[in-house]
Amino acid sequence: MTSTTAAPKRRRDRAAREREILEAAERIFGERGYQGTSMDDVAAQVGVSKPLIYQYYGSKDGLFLACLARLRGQLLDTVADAVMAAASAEDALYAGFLAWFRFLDEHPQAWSVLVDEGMLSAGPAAEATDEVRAAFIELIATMVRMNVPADRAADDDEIQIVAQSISGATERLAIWRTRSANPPPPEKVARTLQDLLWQGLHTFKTS
Amino acid sequence: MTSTTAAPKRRRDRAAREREILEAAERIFGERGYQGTSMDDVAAQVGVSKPLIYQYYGSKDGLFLACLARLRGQLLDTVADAVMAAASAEDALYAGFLAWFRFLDEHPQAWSVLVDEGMLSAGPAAEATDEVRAAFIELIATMVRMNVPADRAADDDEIQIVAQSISGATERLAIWRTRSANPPPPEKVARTLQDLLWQGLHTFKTS
DNA sequence: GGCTAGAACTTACTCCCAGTAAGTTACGTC
DNA sequence: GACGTAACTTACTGGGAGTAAGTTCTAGCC
Repeated sequence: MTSTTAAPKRRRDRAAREREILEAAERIFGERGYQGTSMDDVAAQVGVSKPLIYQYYGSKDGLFLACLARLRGQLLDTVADAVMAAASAEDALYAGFLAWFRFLDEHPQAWSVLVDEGMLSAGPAAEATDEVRAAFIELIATMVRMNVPADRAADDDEIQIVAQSISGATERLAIWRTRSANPPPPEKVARTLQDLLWQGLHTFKTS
Repeated sequence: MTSTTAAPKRRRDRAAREREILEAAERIFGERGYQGTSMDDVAAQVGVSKPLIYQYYGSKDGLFLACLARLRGQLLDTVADAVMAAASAEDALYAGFLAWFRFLDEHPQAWSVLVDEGMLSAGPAAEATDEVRAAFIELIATMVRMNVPADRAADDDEIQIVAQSISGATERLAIWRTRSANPPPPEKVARTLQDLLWQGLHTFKTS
């Protein structure tokens, strides 16, 4: 009786199924958060049984991390491109922020997943998460080094402090914007943030 | 057979029991995180049955929030005191940061609980969490207004952006420091952060 | 076409933990 | 001593993560 209309849900090869599962998971995690999503939900959405997902992704954390890694990769690429394309160091700062906030505006469900990473502060998943974040910090640190005048040899601690600060600031701003009724546009946020930081980076103390 | 040594675990009045439960919960949440802690664990630690905790705190989130609120209150008071005691606006910024990082050094398990708040991004607990955070943002916003020159009427969006940025930066720095093998001392972090932000706040763009 | 190997997939569980209903015991008060 | 109530417990339900063991489709060979 599955003859007439509905696609009979044939078997598919592993790669295709994995992709299908990943897309469903991204959507559902994005809508309901990590806690609010059960593996049965995802399985039902894909039209597949739960153990299959376990076979492919190992655990709920594994599935979530797969979503996370993909989205974070996209975001990182977007921001890195914008930074690299900028003409000056000052412009790179603004362009990076702008790309960040625009991406999150355009992929709201992606951001929900990314924010939920706090969920994984315990467990083996935390390491993988930190790796991806470290890539961001590194990008920011590179920008910071571009901004700090050459005659001033900032020590590594200071670079780290600044990079961590910027990472934290952009993350919280992103969260704030999604929760805000009518948040200021990406351009304004990027501009304000750049104004706040540029002077400090530029005229970094020479003690 | 409970006669000789062990205290027979008499009944206690509600207030005392609540305090006892809260202290145990803070410790265990701090050690194992939200996910890693079960209500049975807490109950066993206190030497009491699980339903009693439910009677007093309503839910696991409720218990966690009670820990959170208390710790956050302490932290907020500490920072606010330092800010208010400062002689100048510039000094207030540094003093506030310093108080923040010092408190977290001195109460490491407290910070584990505070960081885990990300855990509560879903559910009714999120609102209560946001309220406490809002108090911080408000404190920072006040400081920001102190720092922005009077002739420059910064609009509310800009104040918010700056306050959110600072809040995010300090939170991420705190997380980074706890995970770092040998993090720079509070004084250095506070100093660097102040250097980064002071110029930007001070010479805020006049467009 | 028929046969077979292995990949894709499912049924039917277990265990753990948040949360609860209903009952029991200690303690202050008259 | 008896009564009322607050402190507390036993013994459960429900739901979701994770799994053992089995079943069906399909590609590739003869």
